[in-house]
Formats: sequence, structure tokens, C-alpha cells
Amino acid sequence: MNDLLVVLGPTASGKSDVAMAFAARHARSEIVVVDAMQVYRRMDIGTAKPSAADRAAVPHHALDLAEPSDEYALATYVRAAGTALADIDERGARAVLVAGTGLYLRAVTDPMDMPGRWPEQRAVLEARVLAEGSEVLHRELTSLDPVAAGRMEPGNARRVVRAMEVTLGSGRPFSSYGPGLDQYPAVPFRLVGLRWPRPTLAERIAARVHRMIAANLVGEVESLLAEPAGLSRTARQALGYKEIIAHLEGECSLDEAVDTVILRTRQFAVRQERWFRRDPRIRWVDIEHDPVAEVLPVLESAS
RNA sequence: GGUCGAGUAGCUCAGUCGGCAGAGCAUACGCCUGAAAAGCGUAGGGUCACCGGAUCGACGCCGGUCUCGACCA
Repeated sequence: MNDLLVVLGPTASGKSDVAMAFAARHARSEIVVVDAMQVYRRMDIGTAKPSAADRAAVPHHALDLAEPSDEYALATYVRAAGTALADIDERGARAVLVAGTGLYLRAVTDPMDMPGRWPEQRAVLEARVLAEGSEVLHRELTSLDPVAAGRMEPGNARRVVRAMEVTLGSGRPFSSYGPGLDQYPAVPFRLVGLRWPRPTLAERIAARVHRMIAANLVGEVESLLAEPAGLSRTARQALGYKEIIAHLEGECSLDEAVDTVILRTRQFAVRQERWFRRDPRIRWVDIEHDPVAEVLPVLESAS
């Protein structure tokens, strides 16, 4: 079996277009989206979900997996993506992954030994964080699992709580699950990354956000808010949604909300770059003008 | 033209009695194993509008100049 292709890059880099162009030239290609927000149904405009036309032309997977009222998480995604990849393989088709969420991609490409959940432990720990601060828990983690404690900042309450939850709940150090994110073993994936000069990407992001507004993102958010079940904690933190919600709740003008969306999306894109660029297995393509024209030859030679 | 107020980091602004120039945001860099479009950390960055004066010492006090704003003519 050939290595699977992964097209990755920051938001608005054009990776979906590249994957579509590749699929158009290779029959029996199917796209698997690696994105933490496109999993929500009816959150289409703001997540830049592939269009109905694209989805009719090429099968897409790992989209619309959850209700906006659902809390979604990494482990659920990994199972869904794994199933999709297995099905595609069984069909004799070829999967092309389009990835923007670095952690989700790692969990697909590098089989991770993902610990479970211990909600009762977590409830206690979260209460303690509020009462005592995360530094106190981090000190305890240092004695229980020094390796895990060394990997995270003492102030990072979410990571500290999770590591303690797993260590106490499973009786095994958190760091004993899998090789760790700093290990980059050979995997049967060809990773190709799109890289833009930051000012150019910033312009593309601003243009895209304005296009989303023109496509009635505000209306999409209003309908989501009108749903009885509402938006879950994880869904409502999507870029473009939380800011429009703030505007609809009267906290700021629409123009201010749009400016904030653009700024935060730019910051998000930088965070994506920083995540991906540590991975030495990625082959980077510096885009000058046209992502499709410039990346397609690289994919062809890699496939 | 006159009066008053303002001018300090890329932006918005603190700065006590004259004693090493500050914050938030932005930016850069790093971290992350069931919230990851989330979360956390580190760093760089200054002609304190300008010119002069008094003082051991000025962002601060005194004199003048410039720019912006409000009000009065």
C-alpha cells in the first residue's frame, strides 16, 4: 500500500483546494478532513467547511460527526477517522488527509496510546484547582509523574488536571502512555505542508473572514443559538462563532467582532505553524501565488 | 488670536513627594496525549513631542517651540 497523503497547513492556506485538485486527477480518491471544528453539523460558513458541490464530487469523511450541542474531543475523532481510513482502504480507494488541527493529526498518524477518562477524579481535581491553584497540583504531579510534570507549565490548569486525572485514575503515570509528542517515528504518511509569508496569509485570512460575513455567518450563528440544545462548550469556542455571539449579545459592534475574528484567526494560524514546524517529517512547500499549481507537483512526485 | 487639556513601547494608557521607565493588548519564540479554532509560558521593544534652564539628579519643576483636541472670540 502506498503511503497516505496528508496536505497540511494553517487556516486559509488553500490546502482544501489542493486536495480537491489532486482528487480530480486521481479517480477513487477520498478526502479525510482533520479538523476539530468541521466535525459539527450546521457550522458550515465559519469553519470553511467544503461545499456541497465539492462533497458531491469527491467523498469527504470526518465531517458533520456531531451536533453543535455535543462536547467533542480528540478520542472520539480518532475513532471516527480510523474507521474512515479503514473503510477507504477496504474499498481500494486512496485517502487524502487535509489537516489543520495538529494534535488531531498526530493522533491519526502516530498511533497514540490514549488514556481513558476518570470523571470522578476530574471533578475533585477541578474543584481543587479553583480552590488551591494549579501550581499546587503541579507540585503533586511532580512527585507522582516527574516526566509529565516537566512537560507542562505549572500554570496550565487544563493540562495539569488531565495528567493528574489519568495518573490517579489509572494508577499509571500519564507520561507512560505512548512515546510522547516529541518523538517523530517513521509513519506510513507523506506529510506535505503549505507555508505562506505571514503578511500574505494575513491578507488571505482577512479576505476570507469578510467573505464569511458576506455569506451570512451572522445568520448561521443566529440559527445555531436558536436551536433548543444550543452550543456546547467546545463548539462555541470556534473562531468566528464566539465573537459573533459576543456581538449578538450586545458586547460589541459587528465591525469590532469582525476585526477580532481576523486577529484571532491570524494568531491561530501562527499557532498552527508553530505546532507543525516541529515535525521533521513534513515536506514544506513555500507558496508564492497559487497553492494548487505549486503543491500539486509535489503531491504527484510523492505519490 | 485667547483659555484650558493632552503628547510616555506598534496601540490604549498608568507613572504618588524630583531618585534605575510601567501595565494591558499587539509582536516574536516556545510548550501541549479525551476542551487543541482550546489552554499555558518566555522574550524583545522607549530620543518620556522638541529646545533651553534651575538642580547632585527631571518623564515630573521653570521658560519657550511644535502638534492634536475642546471651549471662547
